[in-house]
Amino acid sequence: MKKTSLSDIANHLGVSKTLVSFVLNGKGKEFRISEEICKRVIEVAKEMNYQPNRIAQGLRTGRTNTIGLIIADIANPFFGILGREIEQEAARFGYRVIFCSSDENPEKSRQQIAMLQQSQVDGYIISPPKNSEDQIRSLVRGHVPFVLIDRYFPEIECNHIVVDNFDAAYRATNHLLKLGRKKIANITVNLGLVNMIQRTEGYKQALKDANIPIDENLIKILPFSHENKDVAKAIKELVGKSAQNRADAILFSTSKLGINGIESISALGLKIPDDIAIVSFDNPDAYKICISPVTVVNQPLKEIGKTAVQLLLNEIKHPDSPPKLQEIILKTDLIIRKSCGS
Amino acid sequence: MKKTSLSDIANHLGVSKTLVSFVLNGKGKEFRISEEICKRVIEVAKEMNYQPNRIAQGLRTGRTNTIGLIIADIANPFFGILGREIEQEAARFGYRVIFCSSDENPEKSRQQIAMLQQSQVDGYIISPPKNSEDQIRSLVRGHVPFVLIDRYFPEIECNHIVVDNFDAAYRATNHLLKLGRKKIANITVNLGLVNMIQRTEGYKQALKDANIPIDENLIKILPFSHENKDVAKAIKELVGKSAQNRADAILFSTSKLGINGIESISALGLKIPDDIAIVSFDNPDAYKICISPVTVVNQPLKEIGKTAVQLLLNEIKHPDSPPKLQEIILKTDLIIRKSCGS
DNA sequence: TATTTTTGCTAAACCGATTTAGTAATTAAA
DNA sequence: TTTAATTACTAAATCGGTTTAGCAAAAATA
Repeated sequence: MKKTSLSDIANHLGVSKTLVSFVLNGKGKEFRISEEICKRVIEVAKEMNYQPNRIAQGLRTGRTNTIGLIIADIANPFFGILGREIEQEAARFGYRVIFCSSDENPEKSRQQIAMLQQSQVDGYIISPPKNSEDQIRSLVRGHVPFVLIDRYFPEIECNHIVVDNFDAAYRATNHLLKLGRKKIANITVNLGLVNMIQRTEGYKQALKDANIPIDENLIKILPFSHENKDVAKAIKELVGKSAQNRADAILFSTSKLGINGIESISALGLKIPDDIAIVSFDNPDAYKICISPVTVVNQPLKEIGKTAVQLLLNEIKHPDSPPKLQEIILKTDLIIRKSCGS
Repeated sequence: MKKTSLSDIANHLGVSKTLVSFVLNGKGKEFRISEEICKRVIEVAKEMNYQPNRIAQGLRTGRTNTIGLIIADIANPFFGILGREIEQEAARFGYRVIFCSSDENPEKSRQQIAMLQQSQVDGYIISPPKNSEDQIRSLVRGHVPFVLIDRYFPEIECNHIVVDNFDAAYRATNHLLKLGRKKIANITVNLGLVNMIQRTEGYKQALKDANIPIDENLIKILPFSHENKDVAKAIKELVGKSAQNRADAILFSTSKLGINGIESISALGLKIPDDIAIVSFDNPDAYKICISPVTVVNQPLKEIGKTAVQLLLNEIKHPDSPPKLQEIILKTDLIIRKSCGS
C-alpha cells in the first residue's frame, strides 16, 4: 500500500533511477535510452501506479508548479468567479492554486505572502489591500513573479490587469444623464484604492461634462467594513423624506453596496426606477431577478483571470527576460436592464 | 537577495544546522541547547529573515500542512462561502488549501485527486460528484485522511458532514401546506446524489403525511447541466396558461434553479406569492432583494466548513487511531420571507 | 581516583526526485 | 590495428530541511 517511488521502479527493473527519471520525463531519446527499456519503464510505472512526488521534484528543481492567489474574499461572487477562472486557466498549464482571502487586511495579506513564500510558490496573483504597498515592493525587489488584479498602486511599476474604472463610471453616469436624471448620487466605499477612487472620478467627470455641478452631499463614502445599516443611513440621507436635495439616481460602486441599497430603498417604500434609478458595478445574480432588474457595469472576469495567469506563467518561464512589464486595462460593458427607466 | 537557509544561519554562527533546526523548532530545551545559543540563533534567524522551506520540510517529514479541497464550483456562492470557512479554519491551524472545482465531473475529480496526491496533501475535503464512488473507495483503502461534505455515498463508510435534507424539505413543504397550498411542485436536478434525492423524498413525505396524493407531473427533475431555458420549460409546464393541473407552489432544490425559476415566473407575468408561492434551498443574496424576498432553507455553512476541517485535522493527527468514523448530520433552518404569502 | 552520568553539541543519513559527470562496451574512422 | 566516437547506461551530488546516533568535556558519583 506504500507509494511507489522512482527507486522502486528502478529496482524492479534492475536499472538506475537516473534512467527511470529520464524516461518518465520524456528525455529517453535525448539521453539515448534504448527503445526497449523505455517501453518497459513506462509499462512498469503504470503497473505500479507511480505518482511522482511533486514535493521532492520541487525541492530539487526549485519549481513547484503552484501559484498563490490572494484576493479579498472568495465568498464574494466577484472574486469567486475570478478565482474560478484563475484555477481553470492554471490547471490547463499544470499549475495548482492556493487560495487566500485577505479580507482587505494588509496584515493578513502579509502573513499570506510569507506563507506562500515558504510554500515555494512559483508566483503570485494578488488583489492587494490598502496599505500593502511595502509588500508589493518587496516582491518587486525579490524579482518574484507576480501580477496584480482588480487594483494596483500607480507609484509601483509592476504587472497589473484592471478595468478602466474611470471610463466605466463615466459611461454609467452618462447613461443616467441621458435618461434625464439630474441629481445623481454615488455610494462608494472607503477602500483607499485606485479602483474605487477612479469610479468616483469618472462619475464626477460625467457630471462636469454635462455642466452639472458636483454636490458633495450626493457622494457617500462608506467605511470599509460597512454594514447594512450604514447603507440604509446613506440611502435615507439621499432619498428619505427629510432629504433636502433628493437624489433621483444612484451609482453604486460595488454590488455589495447595491444589494444592501436596494433592500433599503424597498424598505422605504420607494420604487425603482420611478422614484429612483440605479446603476451598479458588478453583475451578481441578484440583479437579474430583483424588483427591477439592475443595469450594471459588467467586468470581463473571464478575461481578467485568464490574462493574469498567462502573464504570470510567462514571467515564471522567463525569469530573467527583459522586464517588460505589462499594464493591461480592459473595458467593461454596460448591461442595460430596467432599473434606470427608459 | 538569495533566500536564507538553515545552513546559512549555522555557518554564520559557527554551529551545526542540526542545532539551528532544533532551536527553531522549539526543541532547544529538549535537546539541552544552552540558553545563550538559543537566543543567538533566534536573533540571527530574524536578522537574516529566515523563512523555512516548507517543501524541504515536507519531503523529510512527510507532512505538507496542506489540504486539498474538491468542490463543484468555487464560483457558486454556496461553495464560495463553504470554501471561505474551510480556508479560514485551516489557516487557524497552519494549513493551506488547494482549491479544485470539479464541475460535478468525476473524471475531473479523479484527475484532481491524483494531482493533490502528487502534491502530498495531508488530507482531502471533498464534495464528491456522481460516479466517483471508486475514487472515494480508493481513498478509504489507502487510509488517506478525508472528509466528505454536502453529499456522501450511503454504501461507503467514511466521515461525512451533511445536512438533514429530508427533514429540511419536509419542513419547507409543510410550511407551504400550512399556508394553504395544495398543488406543490418540486423542481430539482438530476445529480444522482443522495442530497438531492432526499430533498425530493422529504417533499413527498410531507405531502403523504398531509394526505395529498403525489402527482409525478409536479416533480421536475432537470438534467445536471440545465440552462435557463430548461427551467423556463419546467415552469411553463407547471404554471403556464396551458398547464392542466396548475401548481400553486414550488419547492426549488437549489438556488440556481430558484433564481432561474423566478426569472421565468416573472417573464410569464405571474406574481409571487399571489399566483405562485416559492421556497428554495440555499440562501443567496439574490433572494433577499428579489420581487418578493424568498423563503429559504438555510444551511449552516459555517459549521459545515469548520467541522470538516476539525474532523480532517483530527484524522491527520491521529493516523492510526481506531477508525471511529463520524457521520455528522446538521439541521437547517427555514428563513421565512414573503414568497409564500401568509 | 576511577567510573558513570550529564551536558552541549555535531556528523551523517534520509526524504524522492533531478542533474552532472563519467564509464564500459561497441562501432567507426584512421 | 590503434584511436576516436558513439551508445547505453550509472554513481553520486544536490535541493533544504529533520532526525538518529554518537562524541568530547564537564560534573557527579562511587
